[in-house]
This record gives sequence, structure tokens and C-alpha cells, in this order.
Amino acid sequence: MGGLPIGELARRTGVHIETIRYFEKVGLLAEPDRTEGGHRVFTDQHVRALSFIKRARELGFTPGEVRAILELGGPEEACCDEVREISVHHLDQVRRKMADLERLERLLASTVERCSGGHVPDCPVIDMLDGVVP
Amino acid sequence: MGGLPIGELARRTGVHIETIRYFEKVGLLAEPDRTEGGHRVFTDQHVRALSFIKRARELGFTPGEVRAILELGGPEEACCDEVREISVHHLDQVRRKMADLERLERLLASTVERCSGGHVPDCPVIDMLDGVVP
DNA sequence: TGTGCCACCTGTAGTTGCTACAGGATCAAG
DNA sequence: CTTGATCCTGTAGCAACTACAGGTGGCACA
Repeated sequence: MGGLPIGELARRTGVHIETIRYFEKVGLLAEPDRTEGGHRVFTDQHVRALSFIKRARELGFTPGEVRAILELGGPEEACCDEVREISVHHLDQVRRKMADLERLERLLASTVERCSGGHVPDCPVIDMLDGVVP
Repeated sequence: MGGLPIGELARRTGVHIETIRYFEKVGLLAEPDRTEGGHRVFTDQHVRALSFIKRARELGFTPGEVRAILELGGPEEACCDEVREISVHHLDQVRRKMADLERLERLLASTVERCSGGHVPDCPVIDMLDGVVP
């Protein structure tokens, strides 16, 4: 109800105090009011916004993307259209990364499987890393 | 045949000059001989080692993992056993990351699909980011 | 032998996204 | 009014490079 100090915000959202201040500094989180003595006083809005930021980051959205969404007015009033576009773009990159990893996985898996595990001079894993194989 | 200057090594391996020096500094690449004037003189061994490092990095091995392999004696004489272990561990992490991305992909895809793209107040994408949905 | 110029040298600072102090002020409880 | 937890700013550190700045070295060509 009343304002929260930064430690409480940190506890509620699971975001480090320093990270909160960092988010504020780089413009991801709105500057809160201060007490006479200069301590930050956060509101429930901040809790919500910070949770949003955290979640978006966990989902792999870059800080830039998060900022873009927040600049549309934040979760409260963002234009669905543009948020959608950002998400689609993000999804695209996720799929690309998945494809990369899949290729890598196949290579690694098949190579490791071929490896006898002994002290032989020609190890398939080494060969792979060495570029002899693929 | 004779030694290569750093620029030539960079050209052959596709690794930036600064990065080569960085690799040397952090102990990934062996220190080369120098000319009277202090210029680095690289050998074919270096070309091979650097290519190896580059490739391993491209395959997602961390610098630490690369160093671990190189400390086993490099591609020349590494013990297959331990290299295999590192690779298996790496493969494990790749699979974990893939699983993460897959979950994310499903969530993003289904959410974006549900999104009408208009200016509606309750956008599924926003909801997802907001944590309302999952 | 000179001279021009590119390549090379070291060292420092920037990048991104935080995290971790140091040294000091403030708040709230007793 | 004192104590101790919390908060403040500012700076420095991390990884893993990248990018200068300012100063030499090497070597072809005249």
C-alpha cells in the first residue's frame, strides 16, 4: 500500500538490489520517489513492472526488446500489434538458435558415441574439434 | 615455412589480431617467439592450435573447456578419455538449453498465435510476459 | 643508404548486463 | 538517543572480447 524500500522490492521480485538500481539507471525501471533522506520509495506499480522485466528477461527477451515493449506504455497499455511483432521476431531467433543447437547436438552425440574412451591416438572427438571430420 | 607474423595468422584462421593477443594473454595460445624488434613469430603449430580453439568456441565450448582440452596436451596428444568427458558434459548442457528453448518456443508460438494483433486491452502476449498465463 | 608506409607493438578503455564492494548516510526500533 | 540494519553513491570487477592511441619494426623501392 504505502511505498516499499528497495530491499522489500528485491525480496518480492527476486531481483538483486544492485540490479534494480541498474535497471533504473539504464531506464528500464521508472525512477521512484525518494524519502527526505534520499531513500527510494517504490510502489506496487514498480513491483509489477519489475516482475514483468524479470519474466521477459527469463524468456530470453533482450534488454532492448524489453525496453521497446515498456516504451509502448508497459504492460498496462501497450499496443498489442507492436508487442506481437517484437515477440514474433524473438520467436524467430529462438527457432534459429534451436536449429543451431540441434545440429551441434547431433554432431556431438554421434562423435562422442564413436569414441571408445581409451587412449587411442586418433580420437573422433579430437578430430571433430580439429576440423578433420565435418 | 618460416614463421608467420600475427596478421598472416589472423588472415589464415579468421581470428582477429586483438583476439589472438588476448588468447595468448589468457593462456589459450602458446607464447610465440619474437623477432629482434619484438614482433611475434608464429609457427604452423600455432595455426593449428588457433584453428582448433576457434572451432571449439564455435561449437559452443567455453574458454574454460577449451583450456581444459588444451591442457591435456592439445589436439596432438590429448587423452581421449578426458576429452570425451568434457564433450559429454558439454552435450548435456546443449540438450538442457535445447529443452529450455523448446518450452519457450511453444509458449511464444501459441501465445503469438492467439494474439489478434489489434489494440485490445487484454493481449495474450502481454499476459504471458506479465505472468498471468503460465 | 634513405625514406616511406604498412604492419606490428603495448597499454588502456570500451562493450553488455549485471554484481560486488567501500565508505558513508538514513531509518526505525528500543 | 543510540544501535544496527538498511539504504545511498560511486567505483571497480566479471567474461570475452573489440577498439582505439601513440609509438616502433620491417621491408620494398629509389
